Amino acid sequence: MDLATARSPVPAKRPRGRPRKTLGERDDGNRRRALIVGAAKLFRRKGFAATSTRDIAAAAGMQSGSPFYHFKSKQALLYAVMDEGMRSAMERQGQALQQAARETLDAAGQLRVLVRNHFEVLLGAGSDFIPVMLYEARSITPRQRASLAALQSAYEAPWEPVLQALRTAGRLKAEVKLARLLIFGALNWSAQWFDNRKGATLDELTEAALGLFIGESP
Amino acid sequence: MDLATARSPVPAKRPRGRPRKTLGERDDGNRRRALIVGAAKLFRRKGFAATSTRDIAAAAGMQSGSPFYHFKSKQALLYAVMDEGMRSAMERQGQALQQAARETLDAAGQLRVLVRNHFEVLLGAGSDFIPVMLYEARSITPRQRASLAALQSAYEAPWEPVLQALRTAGRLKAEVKLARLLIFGALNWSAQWFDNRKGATLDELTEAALGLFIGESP
DNA sequence: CCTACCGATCGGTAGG
DNA sequence: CCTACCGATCGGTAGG
Repeated sequence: MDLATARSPVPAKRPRGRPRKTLGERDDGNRRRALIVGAAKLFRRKGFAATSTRDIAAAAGMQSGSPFYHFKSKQALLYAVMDEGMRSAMERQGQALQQAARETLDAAGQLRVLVRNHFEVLLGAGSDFIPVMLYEARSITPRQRASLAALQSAYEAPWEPVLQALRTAGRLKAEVKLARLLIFGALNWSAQWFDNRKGATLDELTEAALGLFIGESP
Repeated sequence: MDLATARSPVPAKRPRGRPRKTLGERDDGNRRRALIVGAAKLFRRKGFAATSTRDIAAAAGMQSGSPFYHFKSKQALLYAVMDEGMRSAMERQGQALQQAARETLDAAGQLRVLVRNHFEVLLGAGSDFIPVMLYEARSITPRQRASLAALQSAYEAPWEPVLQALRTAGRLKAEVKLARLLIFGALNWSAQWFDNRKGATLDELTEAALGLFIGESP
């Protein structure tokens, strides 16, 4: 019989660790979320391999072993960042497309919406998730990579008919498949050089891209 | 007086370590070069932080401490890879431009030469150097980064008048500065998805890019 | 260039 | 979630 049992007449079932806030507001989710957000920022700035789990713990105000209470490995944390990033990007894109549908835009207008939203996802405030997903893909397992590839396909799916329509209309002067790869390259690379504090705005960037790809001027 | 001195009547001056090949052919340069080539391959596949100096030593057939005979640090080795990559790319580009000058191409033809050469540098056989330079920039010091930025500026310089001419001629429908950034993005990103063993050839890629950027068909 | 080694750091775990 | 810890690995060095 140990001390705890001896002192307490209450049967058992007392939760371990720090007590939970009794009224909803699950602190649990907040802590897990803090790890994901902190990890995303660090992974983006220093890269996955150069970021220690101790760095991540500190960013979330935890001790060095604590991230492993929420994630079974450093890699699982990376995957969580990427997965959340992709789901959030798809959510945003879905809403942008719904808005566009109400305005019955032509193909060029639809491409503008897609490009603008992609820049937002990539370069907007607090968006480290997608850059991490784009630049740290080699650090996850093939299985994880396959899962994310499925999400990416779903994300890119709405672009296909738009590019196809522009190609048919003679506005896009390159094979659709290669054009899509080159276009995403042009957009994704902006995460390397874009600086929020100086230079062009996202609107200007969008217009430059539309001009470059399909000769569309605002 | 130690054993070596006691045994040898020869004054001193005997070189340490493995004897050099007496007739030119400095083995030295070969070993150093083997380290650079092996490091480039590993840095590209696994990333700088995830590559150990032991991996690199093994790739060059050396023991774990030996890379530090040739380079003072792992970071110095990374910088050597990047620096050599940039110089080689500039050399290639210079020759491509000389060839183009003999043919008196128009601006579109000059852009084709530049794009084609860039794909070659990026995706051609044994070209790990430039991808490493593009994707591992955060792992070098600010001073090293500044040196490489100067080389990059020199590399990009010949593109400027070509793009400017196309802009003036109404072939390029985006501001030159942003267009350049977007174009390099489209090209550079190909290092992420291009597969030599399947899909398009570098020629097809070049034509797709020319079509996309300035509506030029072969 | 090899041998032998060092101090530091890292991902992860047991137990509470 | 913290405390205390472990085994492995890593960049780098002294001396030859």
